[in-house]
Amino acid sequence: MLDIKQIRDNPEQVQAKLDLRGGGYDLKPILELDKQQRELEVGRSQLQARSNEIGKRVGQKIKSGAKPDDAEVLALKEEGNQIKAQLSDLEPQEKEIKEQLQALLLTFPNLPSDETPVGKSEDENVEIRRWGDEYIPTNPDILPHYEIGEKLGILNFERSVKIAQSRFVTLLGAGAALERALIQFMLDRHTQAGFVEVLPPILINTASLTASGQLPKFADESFKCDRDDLWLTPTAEVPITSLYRDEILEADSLPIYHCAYTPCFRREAGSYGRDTRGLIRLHQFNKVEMFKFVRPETSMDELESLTQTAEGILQALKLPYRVIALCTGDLGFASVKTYDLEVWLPSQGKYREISSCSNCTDFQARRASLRFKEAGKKGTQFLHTLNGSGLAVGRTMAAILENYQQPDGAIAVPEALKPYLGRDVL
RNA sequence: GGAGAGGUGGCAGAGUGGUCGAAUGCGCUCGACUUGAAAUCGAGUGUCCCAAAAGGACCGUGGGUUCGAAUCCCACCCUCUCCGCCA
Repeated sequence: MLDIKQIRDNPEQVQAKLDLRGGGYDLKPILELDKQQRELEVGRSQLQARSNEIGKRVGQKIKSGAKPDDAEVLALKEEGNQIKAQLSDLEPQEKEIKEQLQALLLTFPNLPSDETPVGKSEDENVEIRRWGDEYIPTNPDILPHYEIGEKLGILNFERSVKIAQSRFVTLLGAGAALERALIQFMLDRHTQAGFVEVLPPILINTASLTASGQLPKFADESFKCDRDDLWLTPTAEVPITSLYRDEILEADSLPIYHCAYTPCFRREAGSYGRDTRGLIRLHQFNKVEMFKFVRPETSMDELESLTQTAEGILQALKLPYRVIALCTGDLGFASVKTYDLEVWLPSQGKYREISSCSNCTDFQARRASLRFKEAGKKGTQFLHTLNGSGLAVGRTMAAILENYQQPDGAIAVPEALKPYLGRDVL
């Protein structure tokens, strides 16, 4: 959530940043509601002050022996009743305005950082660096991962339709083992890098989805359990953001690093024709996520190191990739700056997203009321949150099935995974 | 799913109509004493809105009664315990 004070004090500046995203965000209704709300508040709190005063006076009179039907007491009561009548008119108005303002604020995205390249769409994202060109396979006959996977009997899409529907996969034998090995490998790397593993609930409530920014705008993207206030998590980012929701943390406890393996569930509404085959776009997939709660002044540096940690996984697996900076038009709702990692997929002849690392600054912290307190100092501050995939497991598997494909159709096991799988070849 | 208990500040826990944003204890901060520490004693110590003062809001949430509600009434949510079912 944006800071209403910032909007109030620098409306043009904030509007200019929003315009960089596109999407036609207009601050005027917010400014108008804010103005109304503050005017109503002034009137209301003055009345309330007088009402409190009267309450006190009546109490004093009665304590000091006045009868409840004493003329003076009756007059005060009468005034109290009048104020109450006025308040019962003002209060609902103010409440209504406040709710409208809040609801509107929740639909506004975070402001892009000055470091984020300006652009309208993903076409204007900027490549920052590439790694692992030497590992790009030269064999021209590489089968798509879903074909080789089905041939080896380790992936099955057709039968998954029977169990669920399209965009689901069942892993069998070495496929299941590889997925599990990847998860274990990634978590081991992250915990060694200082991330504390969490295994959170994956059914999560509306408040949690609102806190991280998925709601109210992107309800269509998540699966909902209709009878309960529970949704299937679209990413571990959501439960982890709410891990410390409504808490005031000690400054000493920061930074807090967490990593988590969870299945992720996405409805993929509006992507009907895209990536219909294979592991790239499924309703259910596994992901290992990294998450940081940090002091505000460190968050940009933390984003760099978060990205490097994610890159470390790809490097350890010797998978060729590139890092791109998302432009303002392609930036996620909660983020001010995002690096995507894209892995090389030989069958498609292009790089595909496998991780997304974002600095959400105080945007989620505001929604989730995540604050910290400096020992000895007065007041509290919102902390900053960052999240990054480390990595999307299914897409990693796809990349391995293609980049490690041998001319005879076998899949070599990446050196780093051999201890986890106990075999050299799939 | 059935029955019961309960939701108050960082924690424990009092408060059942007025001067209560809230006793007390613990914790924490500062100070005194001490060579230092412990113990002891003294002072302080919630969050939010408002530029700030003044003022206002907050005792699970939302309504109601009243001049006045943490306290009374209604509805809802959540947590805990027991029983049932279950991995």
